[in-house]
Amino acid sequence: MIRAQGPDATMDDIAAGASVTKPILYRTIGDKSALVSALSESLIDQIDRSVNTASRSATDPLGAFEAAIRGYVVAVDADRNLFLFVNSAAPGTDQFRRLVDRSAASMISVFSAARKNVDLDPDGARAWAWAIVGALQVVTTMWLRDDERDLDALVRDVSQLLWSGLGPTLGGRGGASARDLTPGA
Amino acid sequence: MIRAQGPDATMDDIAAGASVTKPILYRTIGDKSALVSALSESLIDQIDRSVNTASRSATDPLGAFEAAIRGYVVAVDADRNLFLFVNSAAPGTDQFRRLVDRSAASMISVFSAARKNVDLDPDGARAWAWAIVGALQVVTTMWLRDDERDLDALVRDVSQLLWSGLGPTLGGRGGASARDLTPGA
DNA sequence: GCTCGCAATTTACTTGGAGTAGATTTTTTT
DNA sequence: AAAAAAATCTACTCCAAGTAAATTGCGAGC
Repeated sequence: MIRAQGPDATMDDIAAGASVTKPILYRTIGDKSALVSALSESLIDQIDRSVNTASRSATDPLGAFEAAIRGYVVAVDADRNLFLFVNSAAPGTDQFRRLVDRSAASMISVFSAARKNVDLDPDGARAWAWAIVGALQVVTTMWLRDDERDLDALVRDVSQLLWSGLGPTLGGRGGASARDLTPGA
Repeated sequence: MIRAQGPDATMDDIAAGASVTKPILYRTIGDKSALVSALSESLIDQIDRSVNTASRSATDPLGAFEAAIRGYVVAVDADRNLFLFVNSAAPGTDQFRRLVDRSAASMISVFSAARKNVDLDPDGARAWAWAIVGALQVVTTMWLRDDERDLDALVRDVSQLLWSGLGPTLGGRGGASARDLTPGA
């Protein structure tokens, strides 16, 4: 029902869509944040599957990474209303924190292990995972609203940023300096 | 008033805080989203100043970049209630889009120019800026809630990710493969 | 110096969505 | 077949955003 109705679906709508009255809906699922929580798990599973399937076919690490990013975007795009509904929590709320934690969980273990291999503090994996969750969330949200720029270009650009960083572009002699960076809120 | 009361400040609270009644508040500022919009501009200015001041003292590009990231986090930390209030828009709303656009604006021109210098399509600058806005927003939000882990570690980790990317860590032989990545929503 | 009319302000309302209590129906048990 | 127990539905409360209508205060005319 949410898939049809979009992120503005109200609890009455959802109850009606399920041919059920509100108290029953509430007895079944708890409250709205529990519903969002449950749906976010399901969406994350879906994304995981898409990501894993996509990256499995690649041969080199970078290719796999790019495929993973593409898998994420494709999965979200295929279920955009669910994505928007699940992302209806504002940053700063508990619900947001839980969502980010859940999304980051599997990345954290990967990064943690990888960082150990190159003698980096494994604790930094949390920040990395958060950053990537945020980057993907915002990029995808903005892209969805801009209604369908080129998906391939998006995937390429984001992959490049996350894989190689800004250094190769900004660090080069003669280029713009990082001092001009003015990231906002 | 918002600074004291936090992101849950209601319009009644704000009006009361300003020793004014609600209709006056509304006649003055329009509506809540206009208030958020105005405050976001002011916060972004504040962050810009902090970022620029910080990065100006660095000598090499990477140092400047790290200083910029630190400037961002420090500015947000110094005004965390305003940050949370301004970030009370859920992803997917128009308000969120405007905020991201505003935050990304100054980065886009820098990246666009830098990308031209290294023969990359300048259009990709938008995606890069979005990604960085998202990464910083989420990282900082999560960090604020976790109440004061080590700021230096956070800045180091995030800078490294955005500057050098995951490649050096994940790409190395014997390390974990990107195929294990399962980013969530 | 008083009153009438206009402008600013304030109180008290409407709206809309989340969540729930109490009336009602249905089912089960004796 | 009747009464009790369980499920369901109607109709409510609550809270925050936003607004309309009542009120107060203030300046111009007599």
